[in-house]
Amino acid sequence: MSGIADVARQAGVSKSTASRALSGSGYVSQETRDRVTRAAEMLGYVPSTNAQSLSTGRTQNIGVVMPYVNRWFFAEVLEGIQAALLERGLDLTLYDAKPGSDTRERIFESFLTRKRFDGLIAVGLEPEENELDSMLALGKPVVSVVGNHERTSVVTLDDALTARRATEHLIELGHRRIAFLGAGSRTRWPHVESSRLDGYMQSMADAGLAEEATHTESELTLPAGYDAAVELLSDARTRPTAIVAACDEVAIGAIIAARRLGLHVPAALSVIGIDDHEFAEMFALTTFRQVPREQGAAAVELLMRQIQDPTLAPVIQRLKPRLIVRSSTGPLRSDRATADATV
Amino acid sequence: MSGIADVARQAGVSKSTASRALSGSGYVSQETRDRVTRAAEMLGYVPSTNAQSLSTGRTQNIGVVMPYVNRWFFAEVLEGIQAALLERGLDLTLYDAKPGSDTRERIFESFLTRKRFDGLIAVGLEPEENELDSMLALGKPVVSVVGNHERTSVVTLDDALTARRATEHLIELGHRRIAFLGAGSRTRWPHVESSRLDGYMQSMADAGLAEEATHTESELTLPAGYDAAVELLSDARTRPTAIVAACDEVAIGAIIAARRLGLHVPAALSVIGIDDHEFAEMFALTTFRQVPREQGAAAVELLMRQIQDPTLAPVIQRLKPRLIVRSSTGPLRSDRATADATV
DNA sequence: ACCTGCTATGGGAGCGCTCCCGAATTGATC
DNA sequence: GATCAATTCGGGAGCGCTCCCATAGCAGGT
Repeated sequence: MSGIADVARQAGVSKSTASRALSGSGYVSQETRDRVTRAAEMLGYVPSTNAQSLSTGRTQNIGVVMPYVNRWFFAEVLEGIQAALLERGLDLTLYDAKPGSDTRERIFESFLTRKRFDGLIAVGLEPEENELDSMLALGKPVVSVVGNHERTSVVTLDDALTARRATEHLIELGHRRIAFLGAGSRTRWPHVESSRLDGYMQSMADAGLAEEATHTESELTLPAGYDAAVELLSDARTRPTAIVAACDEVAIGAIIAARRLGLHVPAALSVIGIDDHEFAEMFALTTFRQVPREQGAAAVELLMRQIQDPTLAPVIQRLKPRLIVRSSTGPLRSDRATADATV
Repeated sequence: MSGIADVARQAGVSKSTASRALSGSGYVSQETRDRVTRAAEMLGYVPSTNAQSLSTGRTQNIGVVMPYVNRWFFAEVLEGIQAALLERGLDLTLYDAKPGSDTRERIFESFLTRKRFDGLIAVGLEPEENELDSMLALGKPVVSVVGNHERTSVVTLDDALTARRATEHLIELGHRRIAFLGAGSRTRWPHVESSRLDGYMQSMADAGLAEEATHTESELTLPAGYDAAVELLSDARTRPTAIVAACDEVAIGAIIAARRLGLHVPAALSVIGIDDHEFAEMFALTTFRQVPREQGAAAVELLMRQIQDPTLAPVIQRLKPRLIVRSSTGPLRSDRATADATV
């Protein structure tokens, strides 16, 4: 393994000059620069990032903390972040901080304090107050994806607005008995969930449907949505004609449940989601599209700015979703069509 | 930020002694050790991993290269790896190497050569020959999860065996027209796919059903499985009575397709998968369970051993799957029950 | 009394880089 | 011809740690 000293010797210059030539900063004549570059290439020189970091205090590495990676939203955000970082030549260190786990505590107490990164991106973390404190105490820029606090920069979907629009879409189609699926005090995303539930509630109230408003708890996964929907839909008398799902996975679970109960979608039941999940098309799900990949990229962009100028004030990017109309929603029908159940 | 020199001063010892006390190696009296520990605690001392790495050559960091993170198998393996690393106090830097992408090339050409890790885990990479070369050229231990080469240690499901068992399960139930869903020359997992297809083929041949063997191409995703199954099942005359799916996502796609076509599962069509995906239970899918999370942990274990003793010969861990019988498979029926299609 | 071997500690080189600073050269300006 | 700014380069300190080596005290054996 050759170091910069070897490169310098090979090029017939000093270490300092070699360093300057390679980093592109400071005065170096074009000719020497070329000579150094060639020497480096010849020797297959790869700078030691460790030595660089030690000397400069910059790690060229970004930390990403998230509670899950095996869920669509998180995985997509992660890929977005990764792509944006690779483009900039930066490494990505992942910290998987499952809520309530003992490792989560260790991550905040010990892993993060090592500060092996120039900045941190927290994705859907919903950090406790003390967790947020310890992140900020690191003295490194922090950007959140999803979140409602004002202490870091945030890029997030406008949850309340989205849920409002989703509800309005159903109201415009003539529905009145519109249920919300996926709110829960037990869920892991208190902020997102409550905002979406709020949006739904508000729209219902605005339309004079406050009385009709109802919500059923469900974790934000497909199987949970399925189970919750089965329960919600099983009683034909109280059954809603439309469902606002907290996210697409829940919505798809509801569609599958409806099919199994013999309820035609959208004739007997309209379902709208939020996400535009990779399965949405397959289930013809009408939904509001958010693109987590872009959110990841935006977070990186924000973080870069903040690393460059740490005095920058926190920024909040509240993204507007776009309605994707497919065929899981339709006008209210009086006859409430039902087909035979396909067990 | 206080360094080890501060700790040493505070404890009234030399840097060397402080270092020894903290690292636990070398001769230090219990009393001094305590004193140093207390001093460190008091000052909130956090060692600079950079300085440590520079000095020792060890990074306390593991690199993970994978082509996707937004797929069940990969995400699960990643979580398994992460958990195992956190337990050992090691960091994880992620490299997302999408096949065919230009960033993939950059990862191998430039990111990996920085060697910011003590070892590498390649998950389902299916590396090109030159990619494998450049990974091995780093001089760091490499462990693969999924793969068929002998140049690194590997932990992988016994694909051929699993597919054979799956096929045999259906044969034992009396099926003869058994189709394989999910093989494809265009897919990204040539090794896995071909092994599973081979296993299927072999079982069919062993049972004298070589003539009946047929396979339909499908990428290894739920929507792709759905599309492929729709095509495969639409012609009632050529339709198989059972399907061996290359993985659970494809299997579930097939089940959904069957339902929509009005084919009762398992009365009219048996479907068996491989994975035990998180959705498998919800679709009552009979499948062979593999636990990617454990594979990740096993890979870490293997890697640790190899880091400790780099002369160790590559090890191949071929995992046996366990059959999980649910109700997507059943005995062949002569009447080929069909229900009405639920559109 | 002396040597050996173990324990306990400190001194200081070295890991590979960056970057401050000073020296040297050039060229332009007065 | 002197002054000054702009450029080009090398020397070397320093980033924060580990670890080799030297030193020294203190058994215990001969």
